This record gives sequence, structure tokens and C-alpha cells, in this order.
Amino acid sequence: MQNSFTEENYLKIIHALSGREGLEVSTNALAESTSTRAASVTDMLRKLAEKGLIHYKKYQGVRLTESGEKVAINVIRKHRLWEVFLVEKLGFGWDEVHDIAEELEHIASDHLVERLDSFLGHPRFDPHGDPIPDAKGNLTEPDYLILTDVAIGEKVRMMGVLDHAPSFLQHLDRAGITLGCILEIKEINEYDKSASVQIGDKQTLFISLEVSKNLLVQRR
Amino acid sequence: MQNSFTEENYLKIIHALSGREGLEVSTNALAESTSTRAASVTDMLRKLAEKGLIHYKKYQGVRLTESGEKVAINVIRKHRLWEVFLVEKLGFGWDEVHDIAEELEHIASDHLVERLDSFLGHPRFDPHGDPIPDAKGNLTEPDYLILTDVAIGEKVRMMGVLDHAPSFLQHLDRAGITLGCILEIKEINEYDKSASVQIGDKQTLFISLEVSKNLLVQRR
DNA sequence: AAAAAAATTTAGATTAACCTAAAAATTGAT
DNA sequence: ATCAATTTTTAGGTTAATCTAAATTTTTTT
Ligand SMILES: [Mn+2]
Ligand SMILES: [Mn+2]
Ligand SMILES: [Mn+2]
Ligand SMILES: [Mn+2]
Repeated sequence: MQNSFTEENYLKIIHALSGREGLEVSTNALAESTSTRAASVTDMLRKLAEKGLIHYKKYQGVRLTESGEKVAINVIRKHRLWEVFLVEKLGFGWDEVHDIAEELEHIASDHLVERLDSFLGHPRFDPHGDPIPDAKGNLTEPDYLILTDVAIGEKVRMMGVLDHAPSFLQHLDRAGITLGCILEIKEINEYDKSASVQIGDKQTLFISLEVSKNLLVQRR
Repeated sequence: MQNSFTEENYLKIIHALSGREGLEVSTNALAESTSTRAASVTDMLRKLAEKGLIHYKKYQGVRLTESGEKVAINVIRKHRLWEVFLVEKLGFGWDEVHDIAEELEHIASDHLVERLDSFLGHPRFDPHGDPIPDAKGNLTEPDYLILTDVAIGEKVRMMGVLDHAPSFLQHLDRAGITLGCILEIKEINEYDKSASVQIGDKQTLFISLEVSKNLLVQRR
């Protein structure tokens, strides 16, 4: 039997919330992420456990099974490949593609995913810097730094974002911060903990702590 | 409020069954096409009428309203554009794309449809020769002939198919009959009403009446 | 114009995914 | 260790889309 959109969304969210350590995810955390009530989550958990997609013992939180993990990663693969398509081929901005990909990620055909992947040239990362699982389901999270962990004077390369909200991405666009650009922390301003950051070889701007916390970078 | 996948499918099917004359469609015809029971169709018709998408009087069949027609044509536009994408960009065969397009046609974003249309170069016809409605919702069915209406000795161009079943399309592939190719009726065989047809400037084959009835062609 | 047949609608259920309110279990704080 | 707070589950409903069986309306045939 096929998994419904709803089931796929639960699995994807459990994957995201359990992190790389595969920790237990709580009912309330799922209720929050799915915008439903805890009672509804409990119903769905019973169903997913029934189907062998999660490990679930009452009152103890959930983890994905091997089989649930496979489904979740496949959905993530499709989501990210479609985002690449939308940006690279159709010319959408990185701030416009998430919601459309939320729909496209549920299109079923495996044949389609593999052809799309070829058409796009087997991209390794999506437009937000997130890694794309390969066809076998291998997903390796690169370990980037958060900009707040970078010392004054260091030059780093912008590799991804933690916040995917359109408003955040548009803010980065206005600041001229794009994937791959070089950032240098000139100083940390005492007053509001903002950073003065040189972007590429262009001007230096104040970057709020809020923004720095959501920027993933790499030393070079 | 948004229309569900199910509602969109009903509207699309009502459009197809009512033909270019916009005739009334019966409950049973819809039950057949949707693979549901007549009682279920009646429920849905009440809902669609409620939403102003169809004209419906009990026991009298249904027609689309202006508003229902707009929705139906938009779904058809998306279906056919996605089919072009799958064949032209991803390299699928014309026999492989219908079921995938049945899913893709329900992706909501108007912005996406318009960008896809541009990316594909504003195609006028889908891989089966069916016309693609324009962005304003204009859909003009070209009036092709059916191959059975072509006289012996006439040369015609193959323009489309009436049957979209993969097995039929694969049969045409094996016979070398593709969209745009030239066909000449050499004779009609008395025994089984099959036609001897020359395909392009290649060999002459027997084409069964069953096949001829499903081929759309144009005089030249 | 009846009667018979066919088509359609109504009545009453079912399933998935949600809800609120109440009960039960776990966790945390004295 | 006990009590209070928090979390989670259970109980009992709702809505959309389906179903079967029965009732009703329309159509066709005698
Ligand atoms: Mn996304
Ligand atoms: Mn992304
Ligand atoms: Mn099709
Ligand atoms: Mn088609």
C-alpha cells in the first residue's frame, strides 16, 4: 500500500526533528511541526507504527525504522531536486521555491526522480545549500560552522542557511549574501552583538546576531 | 477555498465528456469515468453545484459553469504542459507520461505554470497531438480527420491519437507511426477492413480498423 | 397509458485525518 | 516520597469521499 501525503510529511518531519543522532521525537514536537493537535499526532503514530515505519512505544516518543528512514530520505531527495529544477531551469528565486517543492515532493514515480536527477546533472546540493541524498538513499550532512562561531578576521565561505523563510532569504538577497560568497568578520559590535562583515570584496555591513545565527559557513 | 484533487478530476472529466458542444453529462457516464459508483457521483455533483462550478438539476445531467470551465481548462493546460516537459526535457516516451501528468496537473502554483510554459517555448500541442490551452484559457480543438475517413490514394499527416493507452502508443511505435509522419492509404482489405498504409517513404503495413479508428490525421 | 427497465437519488455506513475534552502516565519540585 | 505540572493517550465527534441497498424518477417498450 502507498503512503499518503500526510504520512510522508510526518516521516519527513520526524527525520528532521530527530537530527543526525536519531533521537526520540516527542508527540508535542510533532504537533507543533505539523500544526495539528497532540491527539491527532497520537492517532497518526499508531498508524505509522502499524505500517512498520516508526518505532513507537506509548509515552516514549518515536524514531524512524529503516523502512521509515528510506521513505523520509526519498521525500527529501525529491524536495531538493525539485528545488534545484525550479531555480536552475525555471529561474525562480531561492526564496520562492520551498512551498512549490512541498507539493512536488509527493509525486510518486521513481523513474521520474531518476530522470530529473540526470537532467539536472546530479546536483549535490539544493539552492539553500542542503545536501541532496543520492539514489541509494545516502545522505551526508556536511559539518558547517554557524557564522557566530567564526573569529574576527577570519574569511569564510557562505554554504547554507538554517532558516528557510522567504523573508530571511530576501533579506540575504538585499545584503548581497549568496551561496558561495566570501564573508570576513571585521568586528563584533558591543552594543547589539551585530557583526560588521565584509561581503566578497564589496562593502562591509552590519549583520544582526539573528542573521548570523542562521548562516552556515566553511573555513577556507 | 481551494478545489481538491478529486473535484479537479471531476471537472476535467465533465469537460471531456461534454465535448466541444458542451452537452449534458450523465451521472452514470461520470461514475464510469471516475471509477466510482453513481451514488458517489451524485454526492460530488451536489458539492460542485454548491460551489458554483457546475449547472446541476436533479435527474438532468450536468454542464460546467464558466467558472468550472476555467478550472477544468487550467488542469488540462497543466497536464499537457507537464507531458511536454516529460517527453522533451526528460526523455520519456509518449506512452509513459500520462499517469505522471495525472499527478503533476494538480500542483497549484500559477507562477509555476507560466514559467514552465516559457521554459518549454510555449508549445501548442502535447506529445499526443492534443492542443494546449493558452494562459488565458483559450482552447481550440483543431478539426482533424479520423484515418477511417480518408480515401484510398490520399496522403495525410498523422496529427494525434484518440486512444491514449500505453499499449496503443507502443503499438504505433512498433509500426513506425509517429506524430507528423505521412501516411498513404494504398488499399482497404476486404477480408478484415484493415488498411494497407505506406508510412513515410518506408514500407507498407496492414493497419487494423481498430487502429485506424484511433488515428487523427490532416489532409495536405 | 401502463408496465417494465434503466438511471438517478436518498439513506445509512465506512475510512482517513483531523478536532475537543477528559483521563492517565510521566516528570519535576518540594 | 508526595503532590503538582506537564505530556500523552483515550473517548467520542466531524468532514470529505467513498460504499451498498433501497427508494424514486425518467425513459422505453408494450
Ligand atoms: Mn525546501
Ligand atoms: Mn531547500
Ligand atoms: Mn495525458
Ligand atoms: Mn496528452
